[in-house]
Parts: sequence; structure tokens; C-alpha cells
Amino acid sequence: MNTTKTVTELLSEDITLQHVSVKGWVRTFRANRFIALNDGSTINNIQCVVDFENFDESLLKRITTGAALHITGELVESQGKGQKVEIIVSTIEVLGDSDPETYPIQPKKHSFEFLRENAHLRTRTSTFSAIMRIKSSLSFAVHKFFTENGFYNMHTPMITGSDAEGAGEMFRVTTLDPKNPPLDDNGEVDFKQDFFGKEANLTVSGQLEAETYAMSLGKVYTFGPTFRAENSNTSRHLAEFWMIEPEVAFMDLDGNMDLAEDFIKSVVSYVLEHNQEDLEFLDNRLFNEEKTKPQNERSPMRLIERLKFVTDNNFKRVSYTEAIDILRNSKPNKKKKFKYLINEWGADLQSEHERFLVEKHFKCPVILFDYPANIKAFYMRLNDDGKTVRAMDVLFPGIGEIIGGSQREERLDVLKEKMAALDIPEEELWWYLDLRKFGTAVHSGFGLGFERLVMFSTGMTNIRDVIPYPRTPQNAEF
RNA sequence: UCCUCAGUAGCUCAGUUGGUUAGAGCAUCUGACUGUUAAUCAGAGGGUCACUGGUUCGAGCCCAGUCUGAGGAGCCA
Repeated sequence: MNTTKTVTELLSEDITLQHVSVKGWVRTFRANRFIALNDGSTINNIQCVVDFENFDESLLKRITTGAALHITGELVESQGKGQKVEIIVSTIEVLGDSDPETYPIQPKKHSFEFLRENAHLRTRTSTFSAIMRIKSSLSFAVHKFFTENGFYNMHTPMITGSDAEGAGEMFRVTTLDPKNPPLDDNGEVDFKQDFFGKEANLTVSGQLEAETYAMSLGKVYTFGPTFRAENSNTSRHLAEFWMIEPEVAFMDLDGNMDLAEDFIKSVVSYVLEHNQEDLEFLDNRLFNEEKTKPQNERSPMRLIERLKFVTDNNFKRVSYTEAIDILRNSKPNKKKKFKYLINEWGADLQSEHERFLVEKHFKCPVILFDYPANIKAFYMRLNDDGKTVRAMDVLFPGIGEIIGGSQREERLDVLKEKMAALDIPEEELWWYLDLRKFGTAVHSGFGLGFERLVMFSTGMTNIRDVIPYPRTPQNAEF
């Protein structure tokens, strides 16, 4: 038997002393004798032992870090300690050379910053291959969870003609000549002559369209790219990212909170079960990295511990009003340690407040709900008190807001009033208002930034390191 | 966008009060080595000190501006 196998398959083979074939890239070549070969199928390498006296020196010289090889040989029990099995090499074919003078990825520790500049090659490192395998698993787990719970997947448009999707600067989509755009009678750019006959932008959310499908298919979700032209330069923001947005008819905010909690627990459990080796690697990586930090800056829990904590404990549900009380009476507020002090009901919570609630006060994931109406979006269901809306945010340690959602306003008159108050023209969202005219019903949903979920699951602290080619202000390389 | 910090060899970094020829580890190259695990040992090569201008007898170091990156804030997912 001589079919080519993946490293994963070879490492789990019981039978030794068989002829095998494998293809992969060289990680290291030690002592002119030991090739550590990786093919991306696992974090582990297969060790290929070369009896160098039997090979041309010119061939051995081409076995350099990064080179692509096809190796055949006998799979045997390893004499060394680092691995169970290894291949005693009989043939080596260099499929692709890698010039060691210029190949950027060396068998040594690189900074994430440097690897970001070599994003096309960074998945050849253990850390980034582990991250991307986990990300792939998470993506599958998302579809699995929703499918198994009776949801239909829908693709909402990436190009939108409405600019009322919510807050956030949008990217314009146009085919007009920027040097010489057609002008109307008032001297303004005449978008009637543009491709869509009107102004068009890249979507910032698929929620409004998802609502239309929830009001016919019942339970739907979107999982796709969204775009924000915000000039935010932080480790938690991207100009292009993927969002998961479920929307469910006949579900109120309590049901929405249950769904959000079940969902996160389900996908995190999935990677704990299916990505053990990658998680263990990242767990150790993070632990060793944090060793160099002072004690008070280290995470209280290791990565895998943190993931298990999320799957095993109930999220704490706290109303905005209760949260304000806790914050108002908290030590940092009384000692004026907060940059923004909490004095009265109605204040928007800053990330320092969210961090205090999650990391210091409750020490677990927190769901805040029933926010003041004036700090939330127009489509959120007004409570009977007339001043709060049925909104919720799920807050995670280290990440902050990972989910934002709400019960949607289903009453036509209330929705129209709020749109009028915010100067949102009804003509733009006529179809959205139609949902409230024809068979309206209570419904809810939320949005979750997929890359933030990947950050939490991998322990990475910069969002640019959990997406293949990050789009951020001043950067669209690759 | 604002605040703070940084930019020195391929990478990670050191460089004293402004003073002679700018250093180390890793990587690379040459050689040694039949069991390595970030292999080891010996040797060699490798620099527009981010860029532009200024101060000075003299600038990697001081000043101004620009660019790039990181951390934090705001906005948010």
C-alpha cells in the first residue's frame, strides 16, 4: 500500500512497519537527519528520519525550512522520546524549494506583528494553523447548532440601498467616475445615474432582512460578512468581519437570552471536544506568554479552564437598572477610579464599567438587559415603563460585548413614532414597516461578531490575528 | 479621531552624559557530528540606526515635521 496519507492519519496508525507516503512542508531539519514535516492536518509534525549517507548531499541541501516534500518510507515506532511513530525515509522528492536566505518564517519565535506582515505565510506556524483550524470548527459548530435547532440559514445582501440599518459609517458602492461624477440641477452628485439608480453601500448588518424571513420561515440565521467604515484603531475592531445573526418569530427577550446562552455554550463545547490538541497548544502558549507579565496582569484562569467555565456555568442576568445600582455603589465609583463616574440612571455604560461587572463583580459572563431607550436603536421593543427597551448585551471577560440583541418593536404605531423622532424616512423602510402591518408578531434576535468568538476561544488578544487577511483603516494588503 | 509608547542586522532586542571602527542571541553561509526535539560545537558574512529637515566641532542618542506599528479611549460586533 502506498497511497499518500495526511500527518493526522499517520500519527493515529496502529500498524507500524508499513510503507507510507506523505506530503508536507518542512518545519525543521535537525542534525542533517531529522525532518519535522507538517501538512496542516494537525498541530503535530511527523518526524522523518534520513540516513544521510544514502542520499545525495545536493538533495539534502534542498531540505530547508518551508520546502514542500514528498516522502516515502517505513512507518515505525520512534526510537526518540518526542513522538510515538516516525518514518524511516526511503525516497525524498522536493516538490517545491524554499530559499532559506529569503524565507521569512524561521524555526524560532516571531512577533505577531511581524507575522501579520507575512499573513500569507503565517499559517505555516503552529499558533496560526491552530487558530484557523479552531475557527473552521467554530464555523461548522455554528451551522450545526442552528440546523439542529430548526433554524434556516439565509444569505442577506451585502450591498444595501438603505442607510438606516443602524449606527456605523458605511462604505459606498459606486461605479461613478470619482474624478467626474454626473451632477444634478443642484450641483450635487446625481446617484440616479449610478449603477443601482440610487446611493448604495456595503451592509453593516443583515438584521432587518433577517426579520423579514423570520416572519415567514420562523427561525432563521445569517452568517456572513459585514462592513464598517469606522475609523476605529483597536485590537477588537475590523472594517470587514463576519457576523452571526439569528432572528426568531414569536420569541421574547427571555427566549432570546436563553438562545444566546445555549448557542455560545454549544459552539464552545464543540471545539473543546473536537480541537483538543490545538487548544492545548494555545493554552500553553498563552500560559508561557503570561509568565513574563506581572502577577496582577495575568489571566486568573488558563484558556481551557476559561472555556469550560463558560460551558459549565449559567450566565448572570442583570437588568440595566440593577447594574447601575451595583456600579454606583462600587469601590471604583466611590473612590472616583472610573474615568466616567456613574451618578444617575440613564448613563451609557463604558467598557470600564462592563469590565468591572464581568471581571470583578460577577466574575462570569453577564447578560445585561432592559436598557434606557434613548441609548439604543429605533427597532427595539419599548417596555411598558415607557423609558426602557427590551435590549440585551452579553458581556465576556477580556472581550467586552460579544453579543448585542433585542426583542424587536412589533407595534406599527410605536415603531413609526420612534422613526419619526430619529428622522428616519418611512419610505426607505416601507418593507420593514409592512411586517408590522401584515401579521405582526413578537420576535427577537441578536448579532454576534464571529471573530470575537474566535478571540475568546483561542485566547488571542488582537482581532487581526484571528482573521486571515484583516481589513483595518489604512490596511487592505493581500 | 484622541492619548501614550515604539521604529537599530532577515527576526527579537541592547546601545551609558551627544564622542573613535554600532553590539548580542536566533536565523543564514562554511566546517564538525549516526538519535535530534527551539539539536550542539567552531568560524564567517550581514547595517541608508523609519523618512525629511534642524541644532552641534561631532547625532542611533537632542529638536521639529512626516510615515508606520503597538497599547488604551471613543464608536461598536
